[in-house]
Amino acid sequence: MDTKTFILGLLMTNSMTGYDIKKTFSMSFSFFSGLSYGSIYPALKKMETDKAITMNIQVQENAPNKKVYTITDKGREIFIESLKKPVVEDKMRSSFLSKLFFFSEIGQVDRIVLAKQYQEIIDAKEEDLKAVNYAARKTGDAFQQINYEFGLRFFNDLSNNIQETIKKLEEIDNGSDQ
Amino acid sequence: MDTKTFILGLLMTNSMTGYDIKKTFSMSFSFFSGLSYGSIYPALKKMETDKAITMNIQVQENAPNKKVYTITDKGREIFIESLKKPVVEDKMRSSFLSKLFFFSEIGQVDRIVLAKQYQEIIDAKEEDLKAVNYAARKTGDAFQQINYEFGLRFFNDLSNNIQETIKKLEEIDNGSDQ
DNA sequence: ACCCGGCTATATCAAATTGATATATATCAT
DNA sequence: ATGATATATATCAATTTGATATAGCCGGGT
Repeated sequence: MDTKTFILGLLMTNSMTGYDIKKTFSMSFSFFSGLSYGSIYPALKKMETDKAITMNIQVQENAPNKKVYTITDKGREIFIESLKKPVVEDKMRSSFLSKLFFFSEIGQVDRIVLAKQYQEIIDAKEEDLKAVNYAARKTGDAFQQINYEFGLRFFNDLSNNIQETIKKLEEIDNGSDQ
Repeated sequence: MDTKTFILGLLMTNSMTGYDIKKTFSMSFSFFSGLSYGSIYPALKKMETDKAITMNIQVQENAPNKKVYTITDKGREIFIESLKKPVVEDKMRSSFLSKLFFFSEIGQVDRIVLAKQYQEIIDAKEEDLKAVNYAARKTGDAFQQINYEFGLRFFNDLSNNIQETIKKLEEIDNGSDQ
């Protein structure tokens, strides 16, 4: 799913600013997607030109003015069409797995340090996910709940997987060190 | 791990062409990383200028000439330093999970179709991984074996996770359809 | 014998994306 | 009063993707 479709999805239920969209991404979606301002603002501009969304400025006294974006009927149609398009492969880029592939090049101590760093990162992300869901559960969307439960199992499995990997790394003798 | 480090890692054990590197990525690493020609060739050029690698042309009669890249001592140092740098968060972009989040917007039939598409994609990737490992097992690198076993568990867990999700999707009544 | 698709091998390019940075104000804790 | 964090916009160099171009080889089907 591309940037524009994702943003339209968010606007289906609430009008939002670019800032709101970024915040939503860093919180709820960080485990399966991610967007930065450099892609959000251009996408909003493009979609406004294409009449998929409209913008109105909300003047604020003690903060910068907001540009609130609202989805149009045309935008809703585009979103539904995009949502029905076939699922494509996940794209994933794992710093740890890339390193693991070349672990014969470093010593055992460094290997264990890196593996434990990865475990900490994963455990922290799992906690983040739980915290966000606890705050957002009141929306009561059944599919977002299923999505959350998918995420929980995902991180739980991943954590076990790393533990298993660390065990294997500890078993390997310190023979080929430099 | 960035593009250049990854390429250096591959060159640690074998001299390779850009084409070889791309092939290795689409096969062995596709599940946790990925590179395209548009990033491989510029990276090779840059690293040659920086004396991290050297290039020599291998003339071929019945195929285009090869540009074979070999890592230098400086390149090896750079690689080891990069490898020891801290692990950073995985970046992942899941088409299916993004869609799932908005499943209230489409009917049950479409939802199940998309979920089953995802399951097929994951199962196919698992088979690919098994096939590649079967072909590559002879290198005998213990850490690449651990990496492979991580991948196997990863896909197995993911497949179960999707099955569980499909079950939940089937249980949800067709109430909110359009 | 002939054609088509796929493989080997290079390379480039528009478009998208990242990650950093800039600007400006407010609030809150130390 | 200083520094950190939050609100809110936006841009930019550098990187990356995904597609396309070029060009000859090989193997399978008809």
